[in-house]
Amino acid sequence: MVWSGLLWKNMANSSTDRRSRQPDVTRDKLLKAAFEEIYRRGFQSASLDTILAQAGLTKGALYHHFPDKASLGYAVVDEVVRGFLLERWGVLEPRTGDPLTALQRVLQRRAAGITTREVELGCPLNNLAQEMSPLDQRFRRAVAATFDTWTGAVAKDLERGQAEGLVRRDVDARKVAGFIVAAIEGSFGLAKSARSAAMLRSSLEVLGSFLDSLRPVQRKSQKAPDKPAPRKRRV
Amino acid sequence: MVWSGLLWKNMANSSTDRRSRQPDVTRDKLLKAAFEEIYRRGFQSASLDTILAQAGLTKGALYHHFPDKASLGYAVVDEVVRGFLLERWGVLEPRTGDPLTALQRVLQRRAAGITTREVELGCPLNNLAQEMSPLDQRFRRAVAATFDTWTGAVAKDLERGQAEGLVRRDVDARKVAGFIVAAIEGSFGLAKSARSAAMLRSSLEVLGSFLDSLRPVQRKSQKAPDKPAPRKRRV
DNA sequence: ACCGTTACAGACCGGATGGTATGTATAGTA
DNA sequence: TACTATACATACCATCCGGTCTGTAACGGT
Repeated sequence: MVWSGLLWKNMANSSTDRRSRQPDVTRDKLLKAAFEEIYRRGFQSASLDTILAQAGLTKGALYHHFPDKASLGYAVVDEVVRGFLLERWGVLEPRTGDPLTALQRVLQRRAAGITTREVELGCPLNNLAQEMSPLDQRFRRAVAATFDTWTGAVAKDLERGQAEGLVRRDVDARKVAGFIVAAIEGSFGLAKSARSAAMLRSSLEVLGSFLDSLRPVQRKSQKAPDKPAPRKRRV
Repeated sequence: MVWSGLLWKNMANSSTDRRSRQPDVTRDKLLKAAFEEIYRRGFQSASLDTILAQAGLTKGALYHHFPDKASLGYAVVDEVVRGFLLERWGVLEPRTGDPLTALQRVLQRRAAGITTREVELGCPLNNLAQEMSPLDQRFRRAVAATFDTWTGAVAKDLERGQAEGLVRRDVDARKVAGFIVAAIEGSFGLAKSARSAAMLRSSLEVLGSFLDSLRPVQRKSQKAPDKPAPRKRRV
């Protein structure tokens, strides 16, 4: 049986098929496998041989797509971890309505959907931040850029909330945004050390109550706002 | 010139003196050098040769005092990092008076005394927690035990504050204590990634204002407490 | 059909690393 | 003083790891 090249090009052939070559698919395999290994062992201890074995590829493929191990790591941050994180924390979602309530919903959603794997391995971005920041400037910048995107989005939300009277105006939105992200990452970090999903949930819960403290105070002799009064939640 | 063994035993001889042997001093040198190298590069990437070179010792000394690299790491956590951290965060200090104000003072003291090195390298305990928790159970337990000591002390403070009417009684002291420590570590982590002492200070500042929100609410028609009313601080 | 380029496979290499084996001087003890 | 255990120093080893080099089959253009 003879297959024309044109037909092959349009086929979504299986990964076990060695007869055709798809550079972008190969690259994706490398990135996925590298992310896994880095997530598990850290970047420095991540073994290229392990990555290649899991990807079903060899050194030739790796060093065709990336000049060295570090560049593979940068690509993992930019093309895998970044999207992973921003998606998971709702940064990419449309932002409307009460930002504090929206943030609390995201926290609750994440607290509810925590996996054992996530508790044990922590946040992949934070892992890389702590390991690589002092050792590699490009790594640090790539990681910090993602954190900036995240905190920037939260800050924007808070500022919008302030403009709409949903957030106290006497708070510095950017400082608070940085604190919120720091508290989230810290909560994951402590929970990872304790190997406790319960600790993670309780910390995120306290963070949620902190968000309530950012709501405007109810003035006595004043018209009630369109939003219901902030419920006092047990911290 | 002849020295008696007794005299030698009671002398604090200099580190350059090779004629006498002091096992505990040697062990301390190993621990100090190991802490430095681990703090800079992480445990897995810490080189024993580098540690020994900095300590002015050799493999023989190392493997006489420790069975393997991992055990050296455990000892560093238990005998160096733990004390370092508990001292730096005032866990070992006598605990009296208003716990929230005391905590805020510690935060301010740490925020004011931050060094460039600390911003770049972060918290040594948190570094080890993030790197080693998934890889080595003994490491994880040693680190988690120190975090527990810390959060436990904070929780005790908060509970005492609650008993004395200085802290709101509707908060879960242990959950809040965990959150506080998590927020501190997260703040150091984010600042390390951003390489920004300013970010660290602002995050700790927001944390300080969060502590204010834990103070009891002032009832209108009631006698004022002996402590001054909580000042509303700009978050 | 031919040919240059692309996309890998696979063998190989130098260096670094954790760990071991052995040697040796010192300290304690009888 | 003689002996034994301690406290190291030094040379050495096996392994792993990042990276290179070469070979080769598939693809695209002419």
